[in-house]
Amino acid sequence: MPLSRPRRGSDRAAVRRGGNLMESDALYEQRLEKLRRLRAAGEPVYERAFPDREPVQEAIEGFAEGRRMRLAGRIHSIRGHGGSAFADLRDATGRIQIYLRRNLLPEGVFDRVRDLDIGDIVGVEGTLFVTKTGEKTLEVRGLAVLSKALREPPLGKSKDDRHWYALADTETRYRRRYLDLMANEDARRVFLVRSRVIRGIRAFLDARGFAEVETPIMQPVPGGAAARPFVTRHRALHADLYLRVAPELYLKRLLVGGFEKVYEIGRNFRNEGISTRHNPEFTMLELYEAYADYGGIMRLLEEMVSSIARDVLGGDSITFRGKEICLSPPWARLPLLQAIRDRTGEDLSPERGEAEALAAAGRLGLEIEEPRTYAKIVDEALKGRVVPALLDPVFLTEYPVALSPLARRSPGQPLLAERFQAFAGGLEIANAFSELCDPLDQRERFEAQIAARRLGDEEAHRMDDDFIAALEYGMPPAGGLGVGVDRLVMLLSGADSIRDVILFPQLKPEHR
RNA sequence: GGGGGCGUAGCUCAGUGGUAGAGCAGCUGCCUUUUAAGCAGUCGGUCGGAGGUUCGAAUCCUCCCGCCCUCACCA
Repeated sequence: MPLSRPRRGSDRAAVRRGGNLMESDALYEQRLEKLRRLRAAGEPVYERAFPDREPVQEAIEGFAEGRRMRLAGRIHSIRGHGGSAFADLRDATGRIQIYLRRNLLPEGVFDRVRDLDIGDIVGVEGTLFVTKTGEKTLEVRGLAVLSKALREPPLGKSKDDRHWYALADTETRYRRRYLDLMANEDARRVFLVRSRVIRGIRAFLDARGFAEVETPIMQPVPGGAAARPFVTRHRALHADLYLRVAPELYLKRLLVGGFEKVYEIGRNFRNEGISTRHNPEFTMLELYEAYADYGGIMRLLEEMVSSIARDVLGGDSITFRGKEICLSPPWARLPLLQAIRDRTGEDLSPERGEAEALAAAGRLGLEIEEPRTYAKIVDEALKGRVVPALLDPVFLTEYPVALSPLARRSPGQPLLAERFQAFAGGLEIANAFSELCDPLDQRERFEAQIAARRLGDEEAHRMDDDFIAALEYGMPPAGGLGVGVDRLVMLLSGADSIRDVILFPQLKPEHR
């Protein structure tokens, strides 16, 4: 609703619908009037491109007194001095000061400077010089007002690293990310880190012979993770389809087909709660390597993360939430049940049985929803008591099979699976296992999941007959990995919330 | 859903019972090397909403709305 134009009418009351998202009528009208004046003076606002401009960064780094340059960007501040004015111009590469002087501009052009506002987008041409206070500045000889900002952007003032009046309201920052990006240097930095991380993942895997593939986002049977799916309806097919909760079962079909190293980076969708670590749609890297196992995947992951950290941050040591974390390999390895024993003193080994686990859960004061299965108890103990303490990167290994319906059993320990999850900074960033390639065992695991579903576990897996059929044609042994890319970016950028690393995070629909 | 916090001018915020403030932004002047430009003047708020207590409410009480955090949920 606040996307509509502010109401006309009363010029004394700010339009309050939409709260701080709305400019007052008076400010809007003033800017409209300036637009009219600019157009009347022959300025074709909104109507032309500004080709052949150079990046602002080039003006700063390639500075030479008297160098002629064409620059374009948004005006972030303007300081008028009667017959002259200074303004700060910013483009994607940096900020530079421009100097506008009546007798240096073509006849009549300086009059348009008074109709410039913070937020306007201009193209300028002129020569570089240094002011008497030592600042590199463009002396403008030609000015083009390209776009007028009719609303005042929330650009604070700043000097050095101190800032005034910046946009702070979290709701506005998330709903109108463009304002956040305009106003907050740190927001821009985080999304650049994100871009580099994803590029780094691709470069790392491509260099190791992995093929990037794309598998269905709309799936007839959602699988590969325990999560509630979003449902949608395909009209022509007269069928329900599900937005994928994971690409896993399709990627494994590719192993059956003969691909040996594949990965996919893409969006998964889970119809579950939203928190600082969860967004309904999130980006996952999944990869599979035939003939490998979870040990090989551990080495791949620790190497990938530390090398990306070096590329993006220039080192593999990071400060996350005030703690120093070293990402250089090798990362610690710790069996899950031992980690739980270390933190809680309780032994949740599967052979001790569900009743014993339930008793332990009671002693630990864990609140567990029905059905209170062994798998859930272990999971609760892990998430509640162990994960938050895992700051330095660590692989927790050997998960109960009951928690891991797609993972291969450990040799000699049939109730445990060759699985690990990687944690750092208190965040779960990856999940991996030696993939189960035994179609008979897989069918039994699915049947156990279906039994759990019948008991009310809506997140349990469904039967996927076609996937079983694929396994029956023979899938090579393989190691598989899933990485929460958003969380990895959180870790590497120091973000406190997943919403700070997703450009347009899911929020409650705006209404009023 | 439980618990906590917040909501005052376009922005950032003061103001805890006496009738609404500052800086910045805006507007009007002056100012041709400023940079949180400066100087002078000026506009702007049903203090999230409704009800209540009170001689008097931004302030106290109740309910509601919105957002954030946290717990639960999310292998």
